[in-house]
Amino acid sequence: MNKISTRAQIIQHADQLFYQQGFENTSFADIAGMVKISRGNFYHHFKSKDEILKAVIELRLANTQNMLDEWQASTDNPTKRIECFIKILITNWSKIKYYGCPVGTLTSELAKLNHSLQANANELFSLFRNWLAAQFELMGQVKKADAFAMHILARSQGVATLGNSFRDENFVKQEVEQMCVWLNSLKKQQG
Amino acid sequence: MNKISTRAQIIQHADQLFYQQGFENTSFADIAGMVKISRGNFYHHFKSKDEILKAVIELRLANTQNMLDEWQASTDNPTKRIECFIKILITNWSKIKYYGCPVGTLTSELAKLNHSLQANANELFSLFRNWLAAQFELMGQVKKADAFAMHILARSQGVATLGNSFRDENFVKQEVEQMCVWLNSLKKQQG
DNA sequence: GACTCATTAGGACAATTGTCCTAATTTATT
DNA sequence: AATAAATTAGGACAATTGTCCTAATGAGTC
Repeated sequence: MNKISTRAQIIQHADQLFYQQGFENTSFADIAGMVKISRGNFYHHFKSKDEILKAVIELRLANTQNMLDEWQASTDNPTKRIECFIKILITNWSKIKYYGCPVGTLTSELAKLNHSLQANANELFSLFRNWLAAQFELMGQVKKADAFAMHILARSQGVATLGNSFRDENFVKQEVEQMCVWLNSLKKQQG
Repeated sequence: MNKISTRAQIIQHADQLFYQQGFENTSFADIAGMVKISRGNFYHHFKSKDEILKAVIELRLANTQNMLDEWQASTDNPTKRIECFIKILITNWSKIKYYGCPVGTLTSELAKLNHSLQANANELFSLFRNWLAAQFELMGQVKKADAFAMHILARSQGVATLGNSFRDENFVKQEVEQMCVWLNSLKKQQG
């Protein structure tokens, strides 16, 4: 049987809804409506809404890790790998346009809620951060690797937020281009 | 009498609460508790929660404009003016650390709510954008003025988001320093 | 076919939400 | 002091929230 388990379906749809509507603004009723189960059935799979969020974050962590692994396998060139990261702004533009960055908007929301799972959500950022830093190290930028990783992460984040607000694809493309220029200028600097 | 009107108090406290807890997550009860009035009293001053949000955005627009005017008056040097903007990340760090950027987090939240006041909130970004562009023009960067304005806006935004997530003041300071370096390199380029 | 366990539906529950109404009180005007 | 207007408190209202309980249904095993 290829049927996806109810639990997996809940997580999947919650993931989507948390991204599109925000965590606090998504109710059990919303998720139940998507999965097409009764509201009472939830508590057989999850003890609380926070547990669903926890599972959603874990799903995102796994999906992110998979994406990073794919980029890792796609080429031996660390510069090209980092370009893969930068270009998700364009790849995922149709969603970012309306809902922003899934990582940044979640961590920001949880910060305001002072939610107990803030640290879990931040792990999503750390995953990118550490992977990017590893690539910069491979580029020979050992000392500045982490600072460069944070730099690229921050710029991408800002472009996602502004892109979302102004819904301006050209702006996103320009900034992506500039980030790639900056990245490649590093390569030349150190031969 | 120096007593602030109830209406003004509501707006003031709502402004603060919307920033610290988010708009959706702030209830009438929360605001009423701060202003110390009964919940029923609200509807004499505002017809709905959205009207409060509208007033809060207007307050923020006015406050932002005042800040820009002060920067404008503080020096004739457009580069130094832009530095004032960049450095609010440090000036307001104690708040950004916990609640992020008041503009970016609001526009992101309203985008997810698909709220009717999205455009009003975006005006806050536009205020900065246009002011920054005007400064870049004064620096002689007429053609790239708007793109540079968006660039600085985006980088600041990203630094605020990442700074908020990782609560890392040194990272913020470094990025601010780099933005200033970038800014001053522009000046030299064109004499 | 009988039995066990997992899954599900449906609804109860108290708390909270934004909204609205009415009556009391304060303030201002004459 | 008398009157009108602005402001306030308190609570009603239906709807929705996350949580939890119980009974029915399902599937799989012996």
